[in-house]
Amino acid sequence: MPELPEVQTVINTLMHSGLLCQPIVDVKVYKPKLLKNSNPVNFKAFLINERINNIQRKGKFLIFDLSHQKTLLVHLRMEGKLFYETIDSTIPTTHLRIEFFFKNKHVLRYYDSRIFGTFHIYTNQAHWQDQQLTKLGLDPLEDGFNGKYLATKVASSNRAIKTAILDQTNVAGIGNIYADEILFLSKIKPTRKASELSKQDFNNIAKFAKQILLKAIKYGGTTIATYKADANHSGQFQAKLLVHTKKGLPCKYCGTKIVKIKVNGRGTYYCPNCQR
DNA sequence: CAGCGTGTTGAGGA
DNA sequence: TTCCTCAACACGCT
Repeated sequence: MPELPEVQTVINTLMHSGLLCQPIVDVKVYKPKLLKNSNPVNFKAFLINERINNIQRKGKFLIFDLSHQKTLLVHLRMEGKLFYETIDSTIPTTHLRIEFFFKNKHVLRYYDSRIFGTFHIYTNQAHWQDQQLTKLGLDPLEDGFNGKYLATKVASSNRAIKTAILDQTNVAGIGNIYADEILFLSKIKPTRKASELSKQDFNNIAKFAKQILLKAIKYGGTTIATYKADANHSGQFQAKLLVHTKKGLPCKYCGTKIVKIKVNGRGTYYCPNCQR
């Protein structure tokens, strides 16, 4: 369920795993469809003997900085997962899509039941010129993300505020779960037109976006953290959700039943009393 | 069996 | 231009 906090959790986990600076000695691609600007042959040739020196994030994208000015850009989409494991660990091969083998007998495994993830490769830092990244709005944790920024992006839009903050060209990193949580804390009904919101509303959205995303990162995201131990689901943040998935349950603040509607085709939960 | 879904793109149309 | 809906991606789950 990778939104910004889950992607950051993946990065935090990998950065502390011992994978950094290990030479890649082999790559096996079981689902070539995942490779969007290469094929298994040149993808492998591109990666062999390179090292992952750093991992950055932009919105929900993972940016692997390799040696020789090369870059691997990964998007996990709905179901993508990355685990760094010992090479002889006995693991279920269901949904195993790509393996990166390292010199130290470890392997980075990519799992993706739906095969929606994307892998792009670049030389000479060319990824920064790719529209995928250039079109992204500010990420809520970046400098300059505040109510004023949000207002310049969406205050003239007649779209529902939820749709506006899910649009990655306005705000990078927010997904369906956190959009509901942010609007609940901001006391704004998800269907309100962005153009109807006040300066204070935008300030609140920006404030709570930062607050909730940081908190979710602290708790290791919603599903990633326990996956290794469990292969099941339910990360630590799952327990902290206030409205998302809470249909029919009482609002934590006023007791009114949470309702579920569709906004722009996405399941949307809100409190009809608190959120106006 | 039908419907849904944590993400995103692209087509087609108003 | 803007924004909406629908389909597609491919599969597990209810």
